[in-house]
Amino acid sequence: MHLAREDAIVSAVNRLLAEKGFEAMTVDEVAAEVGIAKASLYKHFPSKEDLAAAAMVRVMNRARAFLDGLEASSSPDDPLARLKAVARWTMEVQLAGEMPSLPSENSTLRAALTTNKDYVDGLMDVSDRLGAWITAAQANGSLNAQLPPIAVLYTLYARACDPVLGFLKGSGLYTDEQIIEMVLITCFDGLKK
Amino acid sequence: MHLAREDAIVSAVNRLLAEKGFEAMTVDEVAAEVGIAKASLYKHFPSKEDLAAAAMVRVMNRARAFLDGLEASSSPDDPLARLKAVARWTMEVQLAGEMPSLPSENSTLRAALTTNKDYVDGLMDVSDRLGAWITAAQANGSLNAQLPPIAVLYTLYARACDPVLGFLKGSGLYTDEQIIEMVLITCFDGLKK
DNA sequence: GTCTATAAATGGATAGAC
DNA sequence: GTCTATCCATTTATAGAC
Repeated sequence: MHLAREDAIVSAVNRLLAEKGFEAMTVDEVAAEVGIAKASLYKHFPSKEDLAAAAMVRVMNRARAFLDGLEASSSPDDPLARLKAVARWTMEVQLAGEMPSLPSENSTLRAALTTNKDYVDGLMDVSDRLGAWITAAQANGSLNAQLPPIAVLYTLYARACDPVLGFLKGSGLYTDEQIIEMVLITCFDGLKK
Repeated sequence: MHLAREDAIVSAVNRLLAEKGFEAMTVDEVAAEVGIAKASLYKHFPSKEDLAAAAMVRVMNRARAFLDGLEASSSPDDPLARLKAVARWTMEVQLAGEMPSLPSENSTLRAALTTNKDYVDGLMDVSDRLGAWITAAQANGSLNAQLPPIAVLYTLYARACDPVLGFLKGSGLYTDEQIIEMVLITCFDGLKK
């Protein structure tokens, strides 16, 4: 079926983007992982950039769905808890090998993403919702109010692709859960005592 | 002169590694930036990996020289201040466009670096010295002693290439000094109030 | 829509003259 | 050691049969 096939393609792209990034990922690899011919890929997506953009949009939509669930299941009176839950979720996704590494500033993927309405709209939506929680958490005194909200927002985005998770995983000393706990502590409580 | 020329090559490689990473950097670009023919590059360095490794070694040596200066000019009684100074320095280097972005797990550069004695020795030296400061800071109660020292070490390494600096710089809202102050606060004091 | 085969371009590396 | 010219593998993308 058409949609199932496209979903398999996007899943493979998502995994490869997480593993090696856009530049190092080749369309041949994608085709091999999906188990179809490369020419068939191009019947579904017109370019490598569109292929990658589809994967980025899907991750963004997963994030939005997660925010939906949080809004439904958690109290608006504790915005800090929500922000922590989001940070935890992004780390779980990264440790599962499903968080695409972000493209460098001048990547062709960057240009494709900035003109992709689905992606830009999704990013705006996530930023708006997180931004509201950030200002709420600053207002109720649970989050450092001296930091500009945009600095907090960018910090959370950066933690989603923090290489420290991979470093610690590579050490083989800790479980995924222990790694997440440590990084959450450094993120929200800092390194200081 | 030979050494001056090689230094110019390594500087160009360093800048390009910081700007776009190892995979996206091409040897043609390096040659163009230095202003010599590509074949001439290969008289100095046998491969693209060796070219990049030379730049990584130079950055590592800059870091070691900075640690030397810190040991000479600061008090061993305040190891936390030393760690903060190191973090600040790495951020300054990054904002200056001189911090190479780290190669992905399975990059050919990774393999080249692990067999490069100069690089491995330099990394060991830096890790040992930072490790001593970390345990000292935990012992004197200024650093969270619940975090394993290796987690703190990796966190400091990760902050050296933290994309949040580029995000905030791209916003155009803050000076480099303000950006560094904010990221230092989030790193050592955390996001919480 | 899937395939095989191939085009077109790029990029790492080398030959050989000077 | 520098250059021009070239090799050769890889990679993005397409043609055209089924």
